[in-house]
Amino acid sequence: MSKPGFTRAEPDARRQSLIEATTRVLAREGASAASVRAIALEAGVSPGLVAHHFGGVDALIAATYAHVGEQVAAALDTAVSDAGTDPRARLMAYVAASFAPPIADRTLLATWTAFWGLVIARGEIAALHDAQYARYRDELETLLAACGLPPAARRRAAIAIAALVDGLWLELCLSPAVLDAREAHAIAEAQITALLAA
Amino acid sequence: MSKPGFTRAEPDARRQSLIEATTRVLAREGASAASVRAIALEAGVSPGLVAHHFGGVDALIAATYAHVGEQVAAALDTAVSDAGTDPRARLMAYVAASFAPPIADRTLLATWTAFWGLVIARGEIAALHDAQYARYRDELETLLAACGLPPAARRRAAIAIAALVDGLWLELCLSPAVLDAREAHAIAEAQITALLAA
DNA sequence: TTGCTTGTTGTACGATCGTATAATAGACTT
DNA sequence: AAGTCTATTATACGATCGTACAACAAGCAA
Repeated sequence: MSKPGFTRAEPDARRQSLIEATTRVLAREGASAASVRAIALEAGVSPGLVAHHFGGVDALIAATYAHVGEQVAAALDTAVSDAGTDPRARLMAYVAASFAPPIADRTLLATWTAFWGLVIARGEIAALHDAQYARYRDELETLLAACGLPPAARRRAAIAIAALVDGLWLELCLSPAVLDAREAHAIAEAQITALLAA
Repeated sequence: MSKPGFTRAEPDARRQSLIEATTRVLAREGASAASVRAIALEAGVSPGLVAHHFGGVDALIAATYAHVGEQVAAALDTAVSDAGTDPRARLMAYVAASFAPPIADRTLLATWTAFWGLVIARGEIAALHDAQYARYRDELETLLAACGLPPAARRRAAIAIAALVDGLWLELCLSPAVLDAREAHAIAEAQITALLAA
């Protein structure tokens, strides 16, 4: 019996491992340091594996963005489910989760800024962002509909809430010393309450 | 009389030229392509000039961020001045300018995402962002005070408006096909009107 | 056990990166 | 007109980049 020099993994498992390594590198050293070699070293594999499984760095970052987006959506969905049946409580739980772990995290911001850079530089990547943004709005519109908002007002209300939450989340991640999670959450809650009352 | 091989410029003028070249490179090819050589080529000078005037790429990008921030602040101030004396009109002019040229521009987003990446990776750069954010909030708080908002409510209102406008501006730049400037402006105006009425 | 599939490694290649350095030459002073 | 200052160029260096490619070996089938 000899110790294997490396373990052979299922393609999906290995891809997942590389995606997670990418999030760690992005969070620790930023987008400019997210090279094939740095990611492979972080994942404990050979640099060649990135090309083998993803074909290139851009595709890996895009996959990382998609994966992190899935995690965020899942965390938000869980928060809504745990909130019970009251429509207003469900909406507020959705918003509250945006300012709590694991979403209020600089790690996520690193992934997002890296991806926004790609959206600007490579037009074909913009479709990924559009899809995530559409999902985000749909989720909010559904919650708003349950709160009794008329159909004609839902789109703009969803965009407004998404923008408010994203803007607060951005500043929360960039300078937590100026704006902490508690205050950001309170501001969002007050604004949304006012929006629903109108 | 012989044609000069190059023109000798005042340090400030040359720095300005390099900063403007940086914004063009960032807008056209993204943060990952903003190298010393690409910027120098865009500015029509030798690569060595970047080190001579800025010491490094990070400092040049930071200077670019500061300069673009100044331009944005100046454009907003001009809009407010042109709006006359009515406090409400001045606040709305401030917001409207955020969704009009030259602020609603992918070029700016490219600069911002590049800088956000630096904020995460290099802690010492975060101070620059904090300063710009503080100036942004101060400006808004002054406008809100003129609208009669009591001191205790100004900070949170300023943060809320800044977050809303930034979030809308972000989506406007990332996917203008989904959210155009007119709708973003209308959403912001409606939300702020509701906020002031409360 | 033998053979096959393919995930994985290690290396090599050319390109590009950031920075340092000495030489050059504008522009101004005297 | 001569001299000085320094912005600017051109080049060179080592490091790192993304990708390609052939060899290797882990795991499964027979």
